[in-house]
Amino acid sequence: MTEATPLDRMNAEVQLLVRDPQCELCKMHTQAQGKDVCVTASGPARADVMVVTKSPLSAKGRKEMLTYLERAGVDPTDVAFTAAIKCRAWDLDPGKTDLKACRPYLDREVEAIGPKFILALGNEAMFSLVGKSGIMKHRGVVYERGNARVLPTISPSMIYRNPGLKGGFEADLKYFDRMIRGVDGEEEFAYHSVSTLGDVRLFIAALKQAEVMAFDIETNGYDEFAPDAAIVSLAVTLAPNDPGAPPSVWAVPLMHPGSPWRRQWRQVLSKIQPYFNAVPKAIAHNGKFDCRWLRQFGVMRTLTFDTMLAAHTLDENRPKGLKPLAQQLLGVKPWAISTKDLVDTPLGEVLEYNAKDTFYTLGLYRIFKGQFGLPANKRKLRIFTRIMMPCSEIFTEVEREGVWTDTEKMMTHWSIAKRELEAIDAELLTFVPEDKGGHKAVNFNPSNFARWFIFEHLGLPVFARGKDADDGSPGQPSMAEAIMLDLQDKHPHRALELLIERTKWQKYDSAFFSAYAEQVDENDRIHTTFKLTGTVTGRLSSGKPDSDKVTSRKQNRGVNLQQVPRDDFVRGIFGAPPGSSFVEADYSQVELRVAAFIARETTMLHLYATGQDIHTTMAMKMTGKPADRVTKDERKKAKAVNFGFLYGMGVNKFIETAWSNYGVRVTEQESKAFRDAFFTQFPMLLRWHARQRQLVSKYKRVESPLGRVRHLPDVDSPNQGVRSEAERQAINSPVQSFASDMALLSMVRITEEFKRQGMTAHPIGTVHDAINFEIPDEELSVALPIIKNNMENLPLQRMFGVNLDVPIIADLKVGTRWGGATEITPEQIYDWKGLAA
DNA sequence: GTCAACAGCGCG
DNA sequence: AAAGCGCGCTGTTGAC
Repeated sequence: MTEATPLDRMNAEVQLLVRDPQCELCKMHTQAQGKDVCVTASGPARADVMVVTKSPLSAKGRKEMLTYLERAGVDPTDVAFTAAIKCRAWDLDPGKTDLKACRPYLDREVEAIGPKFILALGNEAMFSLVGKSGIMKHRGVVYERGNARVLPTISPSMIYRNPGLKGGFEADLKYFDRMIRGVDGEEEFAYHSVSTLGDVRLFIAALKQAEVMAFDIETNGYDEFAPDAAIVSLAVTLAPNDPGAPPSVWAVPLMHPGSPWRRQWRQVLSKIQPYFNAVPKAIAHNGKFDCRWLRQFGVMRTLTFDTMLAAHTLDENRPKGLKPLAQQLLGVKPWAISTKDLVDTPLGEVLEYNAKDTFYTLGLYRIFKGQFGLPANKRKLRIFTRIMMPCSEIFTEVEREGVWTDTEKMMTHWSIAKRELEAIDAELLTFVPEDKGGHKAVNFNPSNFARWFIFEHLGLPVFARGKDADDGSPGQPSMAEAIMLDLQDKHPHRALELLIERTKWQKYDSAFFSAYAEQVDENDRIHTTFKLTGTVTGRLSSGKPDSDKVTSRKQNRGVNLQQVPRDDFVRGIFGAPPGSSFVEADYSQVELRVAAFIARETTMLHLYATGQDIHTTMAMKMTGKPADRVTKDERKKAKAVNFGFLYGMGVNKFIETAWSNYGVRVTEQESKAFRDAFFTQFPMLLRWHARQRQLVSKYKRVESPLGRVRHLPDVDSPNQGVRSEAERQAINSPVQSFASDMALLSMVRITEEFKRQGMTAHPIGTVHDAINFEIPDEELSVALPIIKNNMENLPLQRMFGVNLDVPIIADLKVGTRWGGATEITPEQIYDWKGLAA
């Protein structure tokens, strides 16, 4: 032994058998030299346990991993290490081609070492070992590989990026240890199956006593409005009133082929209902889904605590599923159901699965309740109880109600879109030669054919390419609209013009009209799903129905009401049915106002205090024109300047966005001038940027004025680019969070007020800083002032201790259709006489 | 046929 | 060295 390099500790036997120091199979070898080429396994010659990583670990990395394993109970002397990629080359990112190139080495190593248990760390190791991709989905699921069992988990380096994952990682290792020791078999899980009338009586008696319950239902799909929609089973875990006693777990078979109640499931449900509804505290994981279904079948349960919303409020980066959370926080063995279709799964399995869900939900509830009790989490608790939980109730109804759609208009506009598309395609076809350039089919969507057509057949120059391929070859010529516009500008061609025009109609046809037409129900309503945990800033996301049951894209299309084109042609198909009005209430420039408040930007605060328009002010600076001569277009450009530079946009990026978003050519000098103008106008913003950078470097997190937290561990990244990204996020997050919470809170308060007054007016959704309502015409005179008042005068001081000293303005539009609504003046709002007046 | 990754584009 | 932020959906492609 001369020197102790990692190479020296390579398994000599395996090395001799497997290693090719001249290997050039993957791209990684180009940056590896000598002993870093084709690094084979290290550790004992034969071992029962093997750890596979993406790249060969250093001695330090192996030691760290052994510590993790030892902590989980694994004997560290029986562990061999190897990697999916054999060469050490830090700057190159291996792709699937590289992984495959290295796979034969890995196969031979596994054969030689003969492990019975393999821990696959990260997506790459998992891919090479079991051919699966998507580590967050497959982690914790055991795969057989010859004589070995493979447990994939996340790579420890992911924990560095996202500390919220640490718990799950450690739980996986503990489970790995149980696997090795052969004690990972089924544990007894006791629950009462409510299968006889006597059971029903016992269950009701238990419900009557209960103070706290966790519940969950299993359904036969994601769409409660489907004609065959049914609840397959209902489970409840009742917390004992005596704290020392174990919870009691109940599962009621409903519409399952094996259920004794399969023909009377609705009667059984309605018999249980009054007692189920009377339990004071009801906990569920993503209970919005369960409540929607229960309401569809007549059970009006309200939630008091949602563990998914709690998890997200406490840590926005954490996985939100019940299973990963239970694994991480309760250390439970993964539980799953064998098939996708619950009615094809034996009843016993369904009930046990359903029962476990509620049992672990109660476990999570106890943990989160404890965490919310900590003084450090006091502000998060307020967000949770005052915004998140009320929103869950509101969106339960919003999703059930849906948005009314003018189906006639929708069908007309859809056929117009299809006709436009056909006409464009027909003309484009005249430019295509007989042989189609050797391509099988003509396809004017961004495709290999379209690229051949533009760049080879028409011979137009390539201005930009997509990302380089895995093997380092240059990416495909870009067909992005901005590039096409640029091309059309310099090399005008009728075909190019048509292709550019086509993009819009293609999108309208496929992404919008066809999806809407498919989703609209017999009452002319489209139901969508709002995810309350869909973003890291607290904004909502909207789209597909949430379901872990239907994964196929075709069967699970969704309508995203937050990306409806701002174009009457599309937006105008949504609205209110006859007799009601569509009201859009928009927070005016709320992010800028909030940024001015947070940054204490005195000029900006003053502009708002005196009722001036910042975008127009910036347009005046940019054009040198007086306010009354600034055009709409110039104001729009100024808006881009304001938002871009506010959040740290650079000079080059501005040139790009000015062109691609606004069709304006800006020189580098002009861009610099705009940026300078912006920060000269609002000098405090730069100091605020600096402050946020300092804060995030110190605490690895930032907080919004209301207390929503964004964790940004990436500020410590060794990569400058990643670090800067985290810093920009630290600047943007508190602003976006605050603005979004204001919209949500105002929606909560407006809805409460509507309810207090016994009105039927209700929200139909939010679009980040706007709330849309459907309001019966006779309620407008009462509803409009409620909306405006609540949005502009939120009791932030009383509820959150925040004195927001910048004027907040809500603009209201009233009409029958979303696109065509008319903006109304405050005078009209407070003295409503109808639109005609 | 399914899956995952990517590009492109819709919204705030 | 280079740098707005936050999302979801569709189509294409290549791998299995």
